[in-house]
Amino acid sequence: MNASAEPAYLKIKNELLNRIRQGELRPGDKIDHEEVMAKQFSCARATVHRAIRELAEEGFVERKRRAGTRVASAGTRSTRVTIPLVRQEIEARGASYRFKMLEQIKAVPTGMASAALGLDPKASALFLKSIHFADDTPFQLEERWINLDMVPQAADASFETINPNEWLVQTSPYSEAEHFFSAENADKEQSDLLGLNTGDALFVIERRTHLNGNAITYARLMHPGANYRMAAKNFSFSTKN
Amino acid sequence: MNASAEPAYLKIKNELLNRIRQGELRPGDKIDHEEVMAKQFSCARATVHRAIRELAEEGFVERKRRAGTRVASAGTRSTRVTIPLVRQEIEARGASYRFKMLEQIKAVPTGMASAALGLDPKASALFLKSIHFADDTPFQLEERWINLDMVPQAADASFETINPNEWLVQTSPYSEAEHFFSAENADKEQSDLLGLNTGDALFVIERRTHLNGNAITYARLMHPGANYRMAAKNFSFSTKN
DNA sequence: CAGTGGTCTAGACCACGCT
DNA sequence: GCGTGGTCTAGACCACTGG
Repeated sequence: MNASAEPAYLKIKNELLNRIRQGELRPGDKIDHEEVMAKQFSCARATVHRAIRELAEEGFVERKRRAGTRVASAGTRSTRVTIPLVRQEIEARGASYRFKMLEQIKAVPTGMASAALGLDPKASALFLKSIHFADDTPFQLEERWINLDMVPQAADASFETINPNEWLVQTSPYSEAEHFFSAENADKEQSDLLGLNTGDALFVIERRTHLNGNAITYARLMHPGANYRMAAKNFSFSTKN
Repeated sequence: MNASAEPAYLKIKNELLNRIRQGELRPGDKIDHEEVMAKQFSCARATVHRAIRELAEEGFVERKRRAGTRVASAGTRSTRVTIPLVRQEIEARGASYRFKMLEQIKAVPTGMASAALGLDPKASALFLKSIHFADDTPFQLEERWINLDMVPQAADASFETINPNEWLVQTSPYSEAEHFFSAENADKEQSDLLGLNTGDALFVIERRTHLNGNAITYARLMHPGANYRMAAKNFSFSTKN
């Protein structure tokens, strides 16, 4: 808690954050240039730069070359979420992990999956359905499409001992990932597999990965809503990290 | 797409990312020290530092002083999500925003709210219930507790023209925010207010903010699952930002 | 075209925490 | 203790873009 223990770039960051929060700096206001602030805080421009860059990454300010830095429209908070591997998540709860493949076929994707993969409408891909257990209680139902153009080895892969996600992580690099979170009501099949009642809320994570613009995989990870909660902590200031 | 246009720190980052993804560097492996890598890449240590720092922030590697930098256990992806203000979210959809206060009373919090606020079990707080509309269609049901010890002005505030969240953002700074995402089935009251059927899936965002260890507010933001989807994009490499 | 942010260098000192 | 990462400086050049 020693004041001098706090790095200079955090002091600057917090100082600006306070001014923004207390309304001294309002959305749309321009803040001082890096060079000016460096003089104000008696430090190097690089130090100021880091402070403001982090504020920009966190959505508090918007930067444009030549135009300067402005306070972003209020209230847009961004936070970091971690999407863990099922196995790790289950083992972290002190349960034993087990999974079971339910389906593994080549098929032509339809609807959401088709759109997500962005393949030729007639092209087929690998479809995998599996369920993940925590101590023999269903924890996650996984439906996954894999683009065989990008990952041809998947066609002959066996998912006896390693689950599709972990196999994919080890096999195929990706350049871009998208995640979507949503809530749905379980249909008959989903609820049967997850040991729920039809209509029970599901917490759904969708993941889509690409490599250089080509889809690698699209997955839907469905969890019983009753025992799933995704957490995100965000220290806005006065802390490291 | 010009290769030379890519900053050096990103080249280093992507190079390491590729090695990790292709299994050349496996979880637990130690990677070269900053100084060594600076020589390998013929650049300053600060440049290497930035590359590795970002990898650490994104969860790909773990750093410890003296012990060095190691590849994190595979697959732990972290991504940034933005939690927008309701009003902005609704207006971004091209709809007009309107909200209505349903309840505004001083009461003793119970259950989750009590735990979240961490107040004296007998202490009362301000409870607010409101609903937010997109073009007269219910979009979000909000239940919020405000700690009056920290924000005494809330007791006399009127939420006729400004909604509780926006009022709070303008009024009270905070140092720490936590968010939780989950899926629940709507009960009778919730479904009536949101224009749904009982049992329909809700996408719930819980937000808790603190200032120096003292709770400011705890809010539950409930959305009809059928038309709510929270998105997170994450460019792992080969892109800026 | 000129001002702003974005990146980079070649040093330096310090704090932490393995060994 | 000592090696590692964490931070910082005082410069520099460049890229973008708004005026």
